[in-house]
Amino acid sequence: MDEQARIMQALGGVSLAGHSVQGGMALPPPHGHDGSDGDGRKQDIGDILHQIMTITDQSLDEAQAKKHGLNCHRMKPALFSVLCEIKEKTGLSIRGAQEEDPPDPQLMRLDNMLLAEGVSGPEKGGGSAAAAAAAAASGGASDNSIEHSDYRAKLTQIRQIYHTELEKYEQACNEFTTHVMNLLREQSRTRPISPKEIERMVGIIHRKFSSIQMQLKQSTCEAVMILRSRFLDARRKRRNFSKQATEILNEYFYSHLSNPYPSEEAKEELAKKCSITVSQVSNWFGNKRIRYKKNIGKFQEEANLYAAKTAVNAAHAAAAAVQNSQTNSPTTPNSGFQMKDEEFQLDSAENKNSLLTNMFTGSSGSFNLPDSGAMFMSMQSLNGDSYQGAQVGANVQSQVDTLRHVISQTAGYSDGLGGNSIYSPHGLNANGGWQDATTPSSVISPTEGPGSVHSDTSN
DNA sequence: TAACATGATTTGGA
DNA sequence: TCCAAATCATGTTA
Repeated sequence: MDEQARIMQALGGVSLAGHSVQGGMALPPPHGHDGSDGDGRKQDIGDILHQIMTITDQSLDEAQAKKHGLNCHRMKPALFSVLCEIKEKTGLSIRGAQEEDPPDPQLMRLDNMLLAEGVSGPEKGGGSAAAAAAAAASGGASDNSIEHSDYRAKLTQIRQIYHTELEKYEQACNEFTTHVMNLLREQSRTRPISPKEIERMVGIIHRKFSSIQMQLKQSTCEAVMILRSRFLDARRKRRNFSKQATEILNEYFYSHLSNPYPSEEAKEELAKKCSITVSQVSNWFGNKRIRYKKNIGKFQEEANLYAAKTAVNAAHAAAAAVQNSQTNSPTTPNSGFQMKDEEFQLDSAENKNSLLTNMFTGSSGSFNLPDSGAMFMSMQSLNGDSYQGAQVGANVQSQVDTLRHVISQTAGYSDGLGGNSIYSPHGLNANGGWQDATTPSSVISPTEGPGSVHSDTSN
């Protein structure tokens, strides 16, 4: 109590933080000062501060007693506010400068990415853009729905985990902040802690937690990237084209064997017909050209099949054209070209060959194929603008040649090109390249119809 | 399950 | 940018 009395005595008449304090204490000022002059007041404050500082040097009981005495002192709030002010003006001013740092660019990138991937944004349609892009990249038309839903399901899973974890972090952050705030408020009774400082401390805590959140966001981004790369990796999801698509592509290939380089328009048309992308058509032709060239023998039967098929189509078309010209029916110029695959269903190449032989020799009595020139004229007069019609018109000459090879083979005739080739790979030159690969077939071939899609001028 | 078929990718050249 | 060639990776078949 003696100490307390001394402190109270010392505080008497001291002006703190602009407050005029009139000492109400009866005790005389220490060291013989009357408390009226400035030096004396400074001395008083010095004494108080000295006492405060020496608290730590004293025993616990003593210190507790002193602390209690200080707390109970009526001047305590004034002293407290002064200490807070000093603290504010010194140490905290340094921290304050760090507070105004701009938002972390990395965090912004992560946020943007999560938003773009549909993880942090609104749930409806989240990630659909990415999935759609992936679906387009994979090229397939029918199988994508399954892959799409699979992708979305996994993305939803990631999204759920992300939000759960984010909530946990936020909850933990709030709890910790509340705890620290309570603690600081509690301590503010014994040491100078201003509300502003508490606010700052909350900011620091939030920053610490946001760095943890950043790690979470980073992990989520990585997971999305892995998912996306797997989904986009078309190689993993390779699907064979449908039989019909392969037939269409093969038909085009073998009917343009002299120059199997479809133009952009032809590629688009084929892509549309086959329900695949243009790049897939390009891939297919690239692979086909290489593999055909590498092993022509292996593809002979296939070549025969498609050549015969196309030739029969052409023959039917020619017959229809003749009929049309006889009946003078200009209103249906393309009717002869509307051949469907189902119209020619034979079991084997042999059957086709025998049919073709009969057609040419007239042994079946069906009809005699006109010579190629006359046939070309018939085709030209039709001037069909559909892909099929144009294709047939453009390649009648080569198909007739093919048919002659077929007939020759059937009759045991060798065309002198070597080997026992039924279908002559006449498109290949001695260098292993296609004879007219660099020349548009429309230029070198008189059979190319004006409306033909097949131009190959790109080569 | 190995061998083959096939769609996609990579690389280098023109 | 397109193509040839080599290669990869997956699908299909015996």
